[in-house]
Amino acid sequence: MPKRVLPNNANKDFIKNIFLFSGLTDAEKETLCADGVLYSYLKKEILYRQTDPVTHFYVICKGAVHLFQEAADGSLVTEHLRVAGDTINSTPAFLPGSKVHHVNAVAATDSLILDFPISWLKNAVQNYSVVALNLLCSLSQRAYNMELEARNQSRMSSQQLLACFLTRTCVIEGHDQRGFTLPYSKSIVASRLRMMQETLSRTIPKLEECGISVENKHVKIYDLPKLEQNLCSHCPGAQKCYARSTLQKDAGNIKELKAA
Amino acid sequence: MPKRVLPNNANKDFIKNIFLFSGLTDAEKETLCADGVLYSYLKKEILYRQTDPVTHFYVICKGAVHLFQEAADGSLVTEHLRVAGDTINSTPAFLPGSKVHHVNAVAATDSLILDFPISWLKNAVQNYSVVALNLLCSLSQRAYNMELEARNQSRMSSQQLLACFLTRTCVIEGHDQRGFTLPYSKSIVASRLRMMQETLSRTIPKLEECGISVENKHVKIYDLPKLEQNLCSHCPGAQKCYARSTLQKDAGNIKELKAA
DNA sequence: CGGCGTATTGACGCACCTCAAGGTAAGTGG
DNA sequence: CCACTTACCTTGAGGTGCGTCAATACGCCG
Repeated sequence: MPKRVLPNNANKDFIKNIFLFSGLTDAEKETLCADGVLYSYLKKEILYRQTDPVTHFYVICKGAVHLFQEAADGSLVTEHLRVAGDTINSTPAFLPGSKVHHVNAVAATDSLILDFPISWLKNAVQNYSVVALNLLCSLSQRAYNMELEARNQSRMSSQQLLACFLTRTCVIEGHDQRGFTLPYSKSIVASRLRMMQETLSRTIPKLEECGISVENKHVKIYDLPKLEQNLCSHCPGAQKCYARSTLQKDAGNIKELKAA
Repeated sequence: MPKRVLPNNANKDFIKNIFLFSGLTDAEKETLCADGVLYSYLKKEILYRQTDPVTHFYVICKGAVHLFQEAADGSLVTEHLRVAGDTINSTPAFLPGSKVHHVNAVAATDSLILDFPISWLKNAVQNYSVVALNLLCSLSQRAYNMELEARNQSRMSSQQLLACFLTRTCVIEGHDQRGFTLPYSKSIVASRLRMMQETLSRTIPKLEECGISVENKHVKIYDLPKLEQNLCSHCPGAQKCYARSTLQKDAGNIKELKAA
């Protein structure tokens, strides 16, 4: 079971920096957080299960959460990998009708998560228009990323998908590109990228062409020019140019790496 | 150029029934709509182009709009097909930074579209918390559909994708399942389903197995039990069950067809 | 050590993409 | 009304990336 974490100076900063609250005064933040409880989840601990009723809204302060569907035969399909700063259950909160989880949520790494009752979110949105705008902003961002992802999914090779995933992970989670440890198992990565584990295994050696090396869970991004170039090639025929255009965002990530 | 349509009794109903406004009084709706202008777009008329700055927020009252990316080599990739009731540009309105369209928007059929200045939306959300909730609801719905779509995309065969698309189109656009005319060109459909036109052509005859016939643009959904059965099979191996679970929504559409 | 979950490797097949060549429908100008 | 153009769609032959199935190897813990 997750352990409740008492507020202290160290974790108070998490609350102050939650994007949803940006633009509020510290006093307002504290009022809003009165209904929130901070929990520490160990890796593999369950937030909720598929078909459970939706009861909470979560803000990930540290760590990562794996959202996935489980089929009758036991096969798993990743829906999202949410990381620090992301929210969970912001969308079901606003949908009409029976609110039941359609995915499982499990801590992918040891995590610090702020839990609110699900009704809290709707109230916060109604009472603070800044919160409404912030939430709309993060949902818009998420929608944009999903569109990009959908395009990449259908136009890019497994190499490119993996290369993009690794560079994005490196940027988002603030790792050092010269060498960092991937916090997820390879099966999660494969599922996240909608490819088979076997395909992922076979893809990893090919990443050397892109200037990325992966050994066990240790990732090195050692040749950015090569990476940049390979992300935009390897697309057969007419799709080449298309893929390039969708890669603008990923190119942005590469730039971030360069700047660092 | 789109023609401005003057408010009259016929199109006043469109404004009253906009989902974004549900929960408001008629007077409030009219106040909000003061900044809106109703336009009639002919098929193929352009709402905006890729890389244009974002200037307007749109509500589709009638018809459909095709959102697509155009690559340097001229190849097109569909991002969305929005239909009556949908909004356009609700997400860019809340994103920070330079606001530039990353897709083209073109009327896919003759359409009636309500245009607002882009700043209008943010104001409406700030001034009316009901509008904020409504918008969050429709964005949540859209996010849910995109997740579903992403799953289907990677797990379903082209037959299933096409069958799902046709049944959904039939339901969403309120056609008669016994026979209706698809309002889109086949190239749009193919692009929407992220498959090649050739693949779509070859897939159409196979739809007879699912109880659907397509000739030119005329679609008949004539065997619902067969359809239901075929949507859940044809998935190789372990993915079978997975696909079934994602098909709940489509199964819902089939039920709607049955009820009609 | 043995058991278990995770990861790799190989052989094989198929669905879909690619390239290329008609074919059909709709609009245009004489 | 008929030639002509253009856009859209269909059909064929061939290639390939990735899924499938199955066997093996690795790392971890009791």
